[in-house]
Amino acid sequence: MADTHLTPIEVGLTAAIVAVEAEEPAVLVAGDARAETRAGLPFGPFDPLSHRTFEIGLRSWVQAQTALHVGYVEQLYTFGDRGRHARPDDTGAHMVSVGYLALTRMADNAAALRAAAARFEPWYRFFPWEDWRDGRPAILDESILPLLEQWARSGKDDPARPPGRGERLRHTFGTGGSPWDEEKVLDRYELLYEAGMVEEARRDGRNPAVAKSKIPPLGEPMRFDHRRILATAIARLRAKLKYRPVVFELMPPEFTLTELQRTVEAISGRHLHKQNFRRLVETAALVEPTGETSTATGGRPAALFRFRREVMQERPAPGLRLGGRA
Amino acid sequence: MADTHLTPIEVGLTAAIVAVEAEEPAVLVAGDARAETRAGLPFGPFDPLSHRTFEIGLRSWVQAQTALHVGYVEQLYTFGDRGRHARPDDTGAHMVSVGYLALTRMADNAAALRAAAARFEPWYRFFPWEDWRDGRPAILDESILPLLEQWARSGKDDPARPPGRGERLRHTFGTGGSPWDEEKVLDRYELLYEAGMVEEARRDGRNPAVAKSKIPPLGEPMRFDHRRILATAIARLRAKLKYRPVVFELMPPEFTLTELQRTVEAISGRHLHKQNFRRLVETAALVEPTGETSTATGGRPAALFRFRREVMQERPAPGLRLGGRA
DNA sequence: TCAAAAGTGTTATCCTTACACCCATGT
DNA sequence: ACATGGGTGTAAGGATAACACTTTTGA
Repeated sequence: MADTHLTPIEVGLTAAIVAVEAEEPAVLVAGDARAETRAGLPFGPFDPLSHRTFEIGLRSWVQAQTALHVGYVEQLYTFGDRGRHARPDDTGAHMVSVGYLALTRMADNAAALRAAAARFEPWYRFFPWEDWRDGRPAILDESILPLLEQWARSGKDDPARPPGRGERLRHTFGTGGSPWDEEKVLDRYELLYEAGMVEEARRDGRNPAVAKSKIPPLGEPMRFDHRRILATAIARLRAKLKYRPVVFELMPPEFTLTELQRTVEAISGRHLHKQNFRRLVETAALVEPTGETSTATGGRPAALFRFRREVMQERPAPGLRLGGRA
Repeated sequence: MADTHLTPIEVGLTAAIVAVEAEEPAVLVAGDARAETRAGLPFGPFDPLSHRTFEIGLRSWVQAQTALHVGYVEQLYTFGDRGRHARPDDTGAHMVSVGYLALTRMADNAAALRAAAARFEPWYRFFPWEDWRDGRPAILDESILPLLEQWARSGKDDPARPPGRGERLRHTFGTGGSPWDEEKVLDRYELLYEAGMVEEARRDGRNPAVAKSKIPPLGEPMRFDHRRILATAIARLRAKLKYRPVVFELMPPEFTLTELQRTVEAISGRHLHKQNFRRLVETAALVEPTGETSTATGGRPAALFRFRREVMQERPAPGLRLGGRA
């Protein structure tokens, strides 16, 4: 219970830097688009000698490497798994990675990115089953669920499964009458990982329940466990949206209510009811009209709004509590 | 953006191991009761060579050192701050600590603890202002708020304060008409730390706005940043209670509804409305009657209940959504 | 018979959801 | 004039919050 000797380990900070542009949420990935290498999240070492806290360290290397201006930053989770970063026979250096979510505005930094070997990639490339804006994604019924149901059945006679694969499937993917919960992004990814159905799992030496050749690629894979970190980031952002005014970190200073709604929809991956959304924003007094209108949308000109920073000081939890289906 | 060399750091796992007994939530602390040393949370090194994941590592040293059986385990936050663990002039080894919340039943392990140099300590000793079960704690109006208001005023003319000290005070401590939010345990502790009003802050070299001699001890201090980790644990547990059936990890297999209510009240630190609490538990179908009754309470015998494990598989988010004042 | 705790029934209110119609502009 | 998106009012239903009284035991 005391000051035992501790094993030295390397600590890296891995960031999911998110922006929304043209109704597409995107995440900054390192590496050339054309290279055959897997996409990976940007990461940097944490050096306690130069930086007092993780967050300062993170901001520092993000700034240095990408010239990006990030606003909101939040710690997600710390991953220490072996076997997620490396093959079973690997005995190399051990690494702990602290995952972070950071929000930015793409327009701010279009130029900055050209220098760095980094680009914004729509996040639904990595999680196609998470985008329900145009209805239920086809990949669910065509590939994912049939395979997962097979996996659930194949574990049927193993008595050592605690909660039951079928039940987990119901909750995470909303089968059997359960509702789809857009916040369970991480749970869904982890289930796919456990079932050996994402490339990362097979790379880590996990065997799927069905023949590998029968498994189509389920979203683009990423390096190391970066897709897991991204899943954590999306889940956290989707949840946070509902009780903190974080969307505005992703919006330009002035915007129409429809633009705001589209951004929220882009993040949460589902449709929102227009009237209810507007009332929500209005009664929460999250925004105020600038007096200007925008004619850029083609139709009746839309009133422009800006975020009311004061709400942060007025109400305890100002967010967009998008209800059942808002 | 790539495989830069990483600085080696030591990684420790620090656990807030919580149990509730006799309507008092308590946390396991290391060190002798009589010793003059500050209480500290148990912690152990993370050795990636022996343990594949943090959680496995944590369970392993907790088991080895305390013979305690912990059920639920959850990662809280990873702290990398220098200056929170050490004095400004310290240049020793750098440590990152991953904080964990673990739940256990005290009765399970009364004996186990005698061997280990550890004991359960009521958590409200460290946070007396968090216990509202007998009404608003006197320490708030007698000590904390007058001092904090002075601190807020003293920063008035400093234009470089982003959200305004007065506003933060309102939200965290519910002054000026704002409601008290029992989940903001960490925010309150951090505010006290920033104001230099807890011993840990002064130990770290932070100067309070008022004369040190005028500040009474505000709760018992802990070693390092362990009180901050405990605040994180309490906050997380209070929040989780509302959407996951975690209370039952702290209850004996059979219990009366009043015992369940008292446990929830002990954790959330406030009173609950009896009828509404009962209806909540009932309509959520979280428990089922065993058929037995307990006459131990002195009065009409109470029916005994047990947790219905099945709910975990039936409903997506089974918790005790204790509303405004339930 | 009295104290002490268990247990129940009902109503007012608010918040959430759903629905359908009118308005201002560019082409 | 018409297509396109912007903008509003209202009613039904469910969940929440507040209320006070009866029941069963031990002393």
